[in-house]
Amino acid sequence: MARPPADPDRRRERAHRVLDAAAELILRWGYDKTTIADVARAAGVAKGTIYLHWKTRELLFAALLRRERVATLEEVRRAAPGTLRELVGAVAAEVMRRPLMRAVLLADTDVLGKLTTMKRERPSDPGQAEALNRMLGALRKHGAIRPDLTDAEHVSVLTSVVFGFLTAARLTPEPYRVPPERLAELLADTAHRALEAGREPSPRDARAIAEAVSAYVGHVAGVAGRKLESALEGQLP
Amino acid sequence: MARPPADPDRRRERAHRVLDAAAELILRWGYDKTTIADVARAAGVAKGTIYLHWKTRELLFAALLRRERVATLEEVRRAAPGTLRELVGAVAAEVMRRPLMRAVLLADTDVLGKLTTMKRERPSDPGQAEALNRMLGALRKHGAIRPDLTDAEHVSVLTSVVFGFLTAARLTPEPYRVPPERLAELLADTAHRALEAGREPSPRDARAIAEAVSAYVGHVAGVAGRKLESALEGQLP
DNA sequence: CTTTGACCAAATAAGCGTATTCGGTCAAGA
DNA sequence: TCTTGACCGAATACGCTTATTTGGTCAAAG
Repeated sequence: MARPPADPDRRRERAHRVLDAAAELILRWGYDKTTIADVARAAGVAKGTIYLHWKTRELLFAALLRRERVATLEEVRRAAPGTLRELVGAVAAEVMRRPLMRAVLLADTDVLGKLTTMKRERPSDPGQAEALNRMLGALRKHGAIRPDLTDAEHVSVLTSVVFGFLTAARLTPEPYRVPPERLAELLADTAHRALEAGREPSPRDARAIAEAVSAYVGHVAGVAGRKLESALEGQLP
Repeated sequence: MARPPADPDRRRERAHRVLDAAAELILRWGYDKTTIADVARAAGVAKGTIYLHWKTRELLFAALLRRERVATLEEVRRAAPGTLRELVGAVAAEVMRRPLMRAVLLADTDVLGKLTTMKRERPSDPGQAEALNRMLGALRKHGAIRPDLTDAEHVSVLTSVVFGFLTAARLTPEPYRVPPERLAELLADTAHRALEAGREPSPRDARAIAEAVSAYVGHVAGVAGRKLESALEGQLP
């Protein structure tokens, strides 16, 4: 829209305040029952103000989800994972303490309501897949992951395991329940044992591996961050 | 009900024919939209005849699900798994080719409709948990599973992984898809690496382990089989 | 004795007009 | 220039009546 700014900083702060309100409301009532008026009231602005940031309700929530994604990825980046295990562990720990991120990953219709389908319809960025393949290639080359599995198999196992641990947290019968932090460790450990090669890599390989993981996280976080910037200005992708 | 039999064998055969029809219809239309009249027509009997077997619609479908469970477990028993890995592999392979069993395990509301909640409400037999604990205890004692994990952690990891692989089959992005049989292998392999101890057990231990696994499967299949018998006669548990 | 299908009450769906809510706009005011 | 909230049309929710379907029964037929 190229809305003429107030003070850019204050404008940005206000956008975040609105998103904070939206985040709380969507978790409490779900997308379908969260109205713009509600969000405006909770954020302490007028309804019209929200439309100065985003042209539609949908764009507002798109920005919210992108922000959540970026926050998650930034935390992961901060953890500076240097192996697949550490990467999975960092992602798991972060996602488990972020109900909104979890809702998105699990396509929780209670929270996402009609957004659920839209999200799924949107084809994931081919660049993301490419970055993933690049990391897998590097990990394979430097002996970090099992050579007897194809890329498709690695991805299948990884998504299955991650998805399973995230869902099963609420699904496991009572007496066997395990606290989320411990679950994150177990998830990382499972991914490690299922996918990583047994042998210790040489220091040289270890450095290359850490580099590949870091580059992957950096790339994904970078793309997400850039998308967030436009989303905060009301634009779509 | 203690319904006086026709010829018991023919009676039993007819019950199975009705369940066959019900199985096909519930998968095609879901529980909510599958009527007794439909089932009767598809099975080639009159509606009243169905009520000679089961007092209510719910009992009919309870019998159907029990039968599916028994069929699955019998196949697993036939595979004669002697390790945790083989057990998981057999279960996975069998469940993956049984859409109804999968729907039950995943609580698929499209298929199970209003049955979904009922199933979940029903507290699982404490005997089942006890049998599972018994097997875990034996596996632990004979060094088959990792001693650094608690029972709760073993169960959490196992359910997470199984659940994840079963769901993620339909969830993994297109280019990475892997055929179900291969997925079952990968699932077994993942459970193996995540939960089983690294060292080869002694022949003596291996025998005890196989015995524990076999006893577990035998117990579960046995209980399920007995429940099926009464379910086929229209009784509840 | 066994099986059937017409039959009934209860639940569910369909129709429909009304009331309310909500996303989005914009003239007025700060 | 930026913010607001009254305002509008569209969509959704609601209430209510009617029509259809469906689980379950049972007298009659086989």
